[in-house]
Amino acid sequence: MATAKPPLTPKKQPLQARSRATDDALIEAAAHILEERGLDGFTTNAVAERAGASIGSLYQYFPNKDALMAALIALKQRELGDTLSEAVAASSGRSLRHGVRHLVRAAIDLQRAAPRLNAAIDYEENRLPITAILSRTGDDQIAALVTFLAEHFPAKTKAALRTDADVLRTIVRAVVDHYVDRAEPDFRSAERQSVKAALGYLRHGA
Amino acid sequence: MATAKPPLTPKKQPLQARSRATDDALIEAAAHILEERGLDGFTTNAVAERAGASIGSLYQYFPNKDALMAALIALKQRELGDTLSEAVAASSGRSLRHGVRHLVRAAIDLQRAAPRLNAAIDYEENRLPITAILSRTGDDQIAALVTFLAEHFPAKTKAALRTDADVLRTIVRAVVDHYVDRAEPDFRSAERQSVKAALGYLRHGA
DNA sequence: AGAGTATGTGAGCAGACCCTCGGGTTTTGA
DNA sequence: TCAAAACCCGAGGGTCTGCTCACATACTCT
Repeated sequence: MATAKPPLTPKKQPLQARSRATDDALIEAAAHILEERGLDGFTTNAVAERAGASIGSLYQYFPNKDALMAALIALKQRELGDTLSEAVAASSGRSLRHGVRHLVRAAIDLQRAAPRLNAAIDYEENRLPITAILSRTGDDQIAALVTFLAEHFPAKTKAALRTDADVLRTIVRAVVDHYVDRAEPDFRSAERQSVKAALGYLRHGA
Repeated sequence: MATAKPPLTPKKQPLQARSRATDDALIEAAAHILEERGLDGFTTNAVAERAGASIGSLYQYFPNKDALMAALIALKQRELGDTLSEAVAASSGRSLRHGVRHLVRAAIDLQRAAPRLNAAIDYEENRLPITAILSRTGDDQIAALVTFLAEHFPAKTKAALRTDADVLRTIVRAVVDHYVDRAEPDFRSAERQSVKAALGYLRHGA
């Protein structure tokens, strides 16, 4: 019988300023190690060293390695949500094509910045029991896109918009990743194909 | 200086019938373990045991663990190419929508059959230095889709068709995975959204 | 039949990893 | 100022994993 594993939530809330710094440094280091060495090189000792902390400190904030991974995923998902919200806000009053291009560029920038980290997160998201976290941050991302779409498709119901947003997010993510990972000389084709795919989906069946 | 790692190609070609059986059983076991336990539980000892072979036998056919993974990926990519070719052949003379739906259903079936295996392959494809294998099998898959698209877009150049096929493959894969992984009660929404996305892309900008 | 080759075996080694634990250092607050 | 609380440290225990190697068995061919 497997003894119940500790939860994936942080073990201790940082109270003093220095401990919050340690906590942040650990998560930042985790992201860095994953980008640099992939899931294989992602060891707790490597993360602690990179963070300038000891392995003991790491385990004061995270009950186990998966909890660290979960915290990193939650952070990155929140950041993605914020990025989308900004892009949507900046596109208010502009054309659908303009907004989509703006969103696509944001996605390309994120993927260029950390392709291996994103790939690792994609895999780990499905392995870890963090559906609660994901549905919350995922909802934020979808909400941002719904705001964007509502401006251009005022006749659609909220539910229809949510579905569209969900598929839009999936399509853009996939096409962007596919073209950016190929390390093409420039990223114009990534942008062009992503925009084409997104607009095709949104305008079709309208 | 990292000592040169052995290549990812098989170590020994099976000559007798029994050895070919062992080889097949090992790759089949690898797929089974990955689907059942994910990348974490994918150990060489587990694979050998599941295959009914000894760990020593495994290392007679594969120089290391990555080579086994590479062989599995190559097999699954070939199978995907074959599946696509069949779907394309079966859709000859029918409408674009009909063909796309056929392709989407094939993709859904594959993802339903082994979602965790596919996720693991997605990650490992990028980690292993197997671009040669992938570009070959990838070309086969694209070629099948180009055949399909050429029938419906006779005016397009070969290069344009290849791009379309590439993006089509990416879109369908992503949307299918996204909806199938959610384990919706049925898979009608997966089919509907995938078809919509694919047709939207193909018809837009024509 | 029997020598030579191909294939199969599994105990166990070397190394890596997660995580604990006993103890030290810094900060807080009265 | 000084005790309590918060925080930090890192050697190493226990466990697991990839892989080797010395040997056994099955097959082939003359």
